[in-house]
Amino acid sequence: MKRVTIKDLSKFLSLSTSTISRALLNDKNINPETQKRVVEAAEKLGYKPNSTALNLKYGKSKNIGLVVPEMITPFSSKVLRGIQNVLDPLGYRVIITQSDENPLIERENLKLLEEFNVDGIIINLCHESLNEEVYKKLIENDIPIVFFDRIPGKSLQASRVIVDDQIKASLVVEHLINTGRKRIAHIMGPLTIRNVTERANGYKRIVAKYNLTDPDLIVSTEGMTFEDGRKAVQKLLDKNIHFDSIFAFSDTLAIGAMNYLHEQNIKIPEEVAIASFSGTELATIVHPQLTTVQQPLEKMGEAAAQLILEKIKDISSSDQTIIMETELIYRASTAT
Amino acid sequence: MKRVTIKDLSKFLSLSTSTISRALLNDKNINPETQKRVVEAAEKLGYKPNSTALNLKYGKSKNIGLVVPEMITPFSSKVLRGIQNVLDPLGYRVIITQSDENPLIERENLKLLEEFNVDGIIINLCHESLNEEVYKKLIENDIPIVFFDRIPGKSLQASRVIVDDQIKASLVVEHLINTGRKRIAHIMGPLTIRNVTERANGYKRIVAKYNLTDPDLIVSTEGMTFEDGRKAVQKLLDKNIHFDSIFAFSDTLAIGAMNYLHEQNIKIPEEVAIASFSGTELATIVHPQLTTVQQPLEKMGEAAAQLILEKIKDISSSDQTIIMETELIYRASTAT
DNA sequence: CTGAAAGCGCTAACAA
DNA sequence: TTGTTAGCGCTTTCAG
Repeated sequence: MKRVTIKDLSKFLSLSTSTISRALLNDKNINPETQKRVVEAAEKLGYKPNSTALNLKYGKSKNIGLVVPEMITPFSSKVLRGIQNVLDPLGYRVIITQSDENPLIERENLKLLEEFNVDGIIINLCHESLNEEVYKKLIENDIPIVFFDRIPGKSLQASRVIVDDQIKASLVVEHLINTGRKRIAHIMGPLTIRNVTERANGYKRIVAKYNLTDPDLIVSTEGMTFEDGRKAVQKLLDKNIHFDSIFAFSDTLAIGAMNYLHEQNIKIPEEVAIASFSGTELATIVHPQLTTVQQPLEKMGEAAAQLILEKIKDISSSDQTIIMETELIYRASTAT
Repeated sequence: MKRVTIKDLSKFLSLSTSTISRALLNDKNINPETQKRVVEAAEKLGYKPNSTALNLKYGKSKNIGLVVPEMITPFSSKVLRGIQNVLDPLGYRVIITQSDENPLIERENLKLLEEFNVDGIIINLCHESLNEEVYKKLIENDIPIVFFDRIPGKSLQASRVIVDDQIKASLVVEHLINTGRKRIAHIMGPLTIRNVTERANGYKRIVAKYNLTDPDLIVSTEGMTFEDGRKAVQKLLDKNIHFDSIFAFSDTLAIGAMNYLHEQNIKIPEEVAIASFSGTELATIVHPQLTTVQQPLEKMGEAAAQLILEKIKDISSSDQTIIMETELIYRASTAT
């Protein structure tokens, strides 16, 4: 069964294709009678507009690319949901690619998306600076690009969606202190990720304020996996560095750490309290449930989609940075 | 900066567009000299083929739709990875939609994908039968559709990718018995999902074989969330039904159950062993780690992609059902 | 109010 | 070996 086109309708009704088109588009220059006939015939024959033809006509692909570091945690899927909330009703398709935290794959993905003629790209970086020229070239080629969560350095001209990393990291650490913790370790991610520094700064500010600073308590990880979180606490333990609580950069790192603590029969939160940043479902499926900074992921996706739409409409519209509010959720992992 | 087209190249080199086209396509009827000039000019001016034009030309959208129940667990993203392994190099784009385990949303997604002119659809159902006519209509309209994991009833003519559900469910239960468990509970998902029955049958077969049958030990859940898993054990406990182990339909259900057991201070695996089916990373991030049947998710995605490609190439090619091998992974949750 | 024709970018007969 | 032309499905001037 071949697809029904406007031409088929035109033959069927002995009308020109332009009349059919006008009828279907609710053009004013059309006899209501004719319009009705066309619409009915379209319905009857099962006519569906061919979006490809339209895209060619208007020089758009109506594809938006999304690049994320991973989809193992629900983080990206939540953001995707937000993006689709905005973009689906407008007829945009979202093409998803995963970079696996690997800048080389990210680069490939970007290339792929460019070949796919996407009208814009929404991206969560896996490395702050390594592909900077690639982003620049994209922007030069008038392909709008919006960064969210893990963004590039300030020199890059583009819109961004982020959260109040530093402030909320401070609050988490302050919360740990308020519950009586004095030796607060920080598991930070790799330094090639921007927020890592932001959240670490929040941490440092507060421990300094309370005179609890100890550089030994900060462990940087190689990557962002559960395994990296494990290794981080293991390192602390192996080095015999005493700590009574942990603030981890992400849920993933925190959970990896928790698992190692469990295996060592270290009680959470009695012996070691633990808190993190992200706020995905993951925080609620471990035991004890994880205190974490909840990011409005779906809203972030919506905001990013909105920003990309603005850029698509007018490529020279000014860049915006949207900072979203997060919420600190207290759970059993830091209970007293 | 406007996109460079074949026309621009033709003007630039004073050649016809067809010559340009031929050069770019490595046609045999072309002077190597000319070819070289064209390729160089294309490079220099930054020519990129316009896929939309090609799609229109060939009557394809080169879009494949993917419909999954959720992306909270890594299940679907793993499958997606497999699909993309096959489809990306061929220039296909994958459009992802989530049905949230809601047949109505699934229906909307399908409608959306049809409007998007996808060349084919790969789908993991959220309800065995509710949207059957929709799938049928899609097939009638010559839109190839491949089902994986949760498939529809046999009456539907389409290719499928599944796993050896019943056999492996049996093995899990047998494993529990071998480790000395006698009161094995089964948390099954909603009966509207096909594999639920399959895995339950595997369970029933084995408990019957060992004379351990007790209908009270089977709990069906309303949905597939962590919460549903929680509620299931809670029900058993509230009813004072004694059990020393659990076989859960999925990792999600199992983890929900684990959490409730933890809260009730019931030791895993000492008091209650627990095993499940799925084999995502989720099984390894809880404590104790979960014994589970690992499905070759990436491979399943690849297989599904392959099947859809066959159908795209030849819509009348015969339907296939691929049954993939799974692997039972023993972990601490069922240790003795 | 309706029709004819051009054009979006590209390929593929058909001519030359 | 290269050029001319038609056409994929649709919208949109421009005529009528």
